Amino acid sequence: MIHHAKDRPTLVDVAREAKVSLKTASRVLNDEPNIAPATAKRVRTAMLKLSYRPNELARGLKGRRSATIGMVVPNVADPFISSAIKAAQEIARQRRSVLILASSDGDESLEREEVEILLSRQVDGLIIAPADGRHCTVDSFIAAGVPVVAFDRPMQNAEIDTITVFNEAAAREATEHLLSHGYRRILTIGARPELYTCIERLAGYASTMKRAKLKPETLLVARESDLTPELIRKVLSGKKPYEAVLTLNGVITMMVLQALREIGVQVGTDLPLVSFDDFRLADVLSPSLTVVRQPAEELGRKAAQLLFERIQDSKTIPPRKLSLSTTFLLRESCGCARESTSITNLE
Amino acid sequence: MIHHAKDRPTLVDVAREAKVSLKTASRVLNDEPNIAPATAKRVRTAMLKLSYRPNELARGLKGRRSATIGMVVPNVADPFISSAIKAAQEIARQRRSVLILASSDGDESLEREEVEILLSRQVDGLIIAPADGRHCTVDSFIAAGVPVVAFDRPMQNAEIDTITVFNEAAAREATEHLLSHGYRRILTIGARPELYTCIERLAGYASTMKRAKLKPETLLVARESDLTPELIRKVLSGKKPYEAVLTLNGVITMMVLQALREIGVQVGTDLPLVSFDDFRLADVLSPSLTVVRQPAEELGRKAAQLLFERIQDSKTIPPRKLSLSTTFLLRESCGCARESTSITNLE
DNA sequence: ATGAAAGCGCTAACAT
DNA sequence: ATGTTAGCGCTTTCAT
Repeated sequence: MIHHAKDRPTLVDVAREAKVSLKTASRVLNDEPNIAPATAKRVRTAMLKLSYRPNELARGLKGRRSATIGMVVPNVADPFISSAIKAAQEIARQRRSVLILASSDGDESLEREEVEILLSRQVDGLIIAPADGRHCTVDSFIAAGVPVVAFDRPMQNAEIDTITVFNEAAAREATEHLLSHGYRRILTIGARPELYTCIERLAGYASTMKRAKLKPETLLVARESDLTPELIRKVLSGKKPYEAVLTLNGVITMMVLQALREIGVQVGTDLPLVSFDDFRLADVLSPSLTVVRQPAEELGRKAAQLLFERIQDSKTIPPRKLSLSTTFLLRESCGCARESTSITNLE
Repeated sequence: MIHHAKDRPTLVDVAREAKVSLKTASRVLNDEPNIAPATAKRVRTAMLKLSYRPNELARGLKGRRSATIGMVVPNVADPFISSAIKAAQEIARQRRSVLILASSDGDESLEREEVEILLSRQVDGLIIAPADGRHCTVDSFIAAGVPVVAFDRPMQNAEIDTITVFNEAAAREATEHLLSHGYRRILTIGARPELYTCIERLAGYASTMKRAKLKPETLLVARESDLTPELIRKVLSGKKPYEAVLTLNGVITMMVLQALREIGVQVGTDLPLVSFDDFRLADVLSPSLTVVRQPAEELGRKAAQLLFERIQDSKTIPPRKLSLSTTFLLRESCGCARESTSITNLE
């Protein structure tokens, strides 16, 4: 089954139509110098007339660049991720490249596979949000000298550009705010404690608590799905009740909110809460949710920008580690009265 | 700046290593028949030894298939869309293809551009969620004989596979439910009335109202952003107050919810509401939101499946028009008491 | 300023 | 069962 109509005009057809050589046509196509304006015009006219479209596969084959970048993420449908994808795609477009999207589904071996596939597609570069991050899954890219940028989480043992948010500072800020309300027994709920983001956020929380001479208390589960309503009920109904909760990501927030409703605990009044990750309905909830917003789009944009810089200028620059600030969206669930304010952490 | 290390082994290297001809190596690579098991094994060993990876660009160039599909959507970050992308990507992976993701940003001319770019990448097929849908933007694909499937909205004047949801039935079901509560003055709020989805949903609402001998009443704006709190306040504070509201998409729901809160109208009690599109926090809101859920993932999966069928078997099948059922998620905002139930419309 | 010829890495006839 | 010979559509030496 041949789909690509064989009759699509090639550069040879254009050259013939314009009565020039193949190379001249190629020169015009690539805006190379040293071409007579009149000739260039003839070629362009021919291109238009034949409605010529260069075959990018053929261009890529010749070695230079495929004008393609790859992006591997754990979950395409995650709002944080999809916002980043959107931004990265826009940058790619500006740079006249296309974006091949792949999903690791949070699985490291799948991630490895996708990475290999992308490499065999000759992508010019790769943006990766590591499924795990404790092992390097991009050795083949590094070996091939194709740029990679890690995004949201760093990748161990890889000398690559990395862009994250200030997770620790964000957790510190959230914790400090909760402390400023006078809460002492603050519980932090997290999942997948091996993950970089979890570790960092936990560290920000714990150090802040210790500085206030308070005991950090955490509920950590292996996977988000382990966070059953029963478990939450059990933990929250200990003898000394917690005075506030900090949830370490959006999925957890969802599950906690769900569980709290089931057991009849009113968020904000009965139990103040601050969440990592913003939601579309977060400020329509009652109480509205005080959250740490991550700059998803900017993260994606920046990742793509770093990548393209690296693609143009491979060796010269040493690996860069960038972090972006989160935004603390002060709403009601932390115990504050309704009146929207937002504070950006400045680290 | 050459990135693709020129020293990546090629099939020629593999052939040499295995002491066979290029073609034999190619045969093994493609699992073609008529090859001695011993030879095949030698070749595979050589591949492993050299850690050979086929160059997909070169394979694609030769004409057959690029093992690439394209997907053009209005907004990558839209939860409905990103869920569909996720599913489509998974199917592509199963079919050993990759997914190039492009965004039209809701703009028809940008959509045309992206479509052209994809064609020049020799994609084997295209999934498109038309930005507008009133004009065909995929003529070049049709001319080239490359399969296209329209997704979420049909594309005018294009004889292509199309997959949508039962918009009209969904709106009818929502309206009927509102009527069953005894509400008579039901306002429907929509945007971009030229869009297929809006037209269909409006039709479902209007016909249901008429069948009940009631007057359909609508607030329709050109773009979602025109839906200011002032406008909503003005419309809702007419002399004869509305008894319920139906919002025609998620963005509108957000804006209405926001506006309602600003003007102090309590959703559900003061003003019952049913929304198109589900939200992550919809059932944690109080009242929780009764919504029409669209099967986003299934839509994406089905679109990809249709596309791959078409890729394998281009001409034989006539264009197919598929629709999937929505799910009416009965929660509280319609005026129902809390007790989760869900009903699927069966059309 | 323009052109001829040689591939990029692979698959596809057509041998043998 | 295996090999030889041509290209795919483009870019790139190296001429002129």
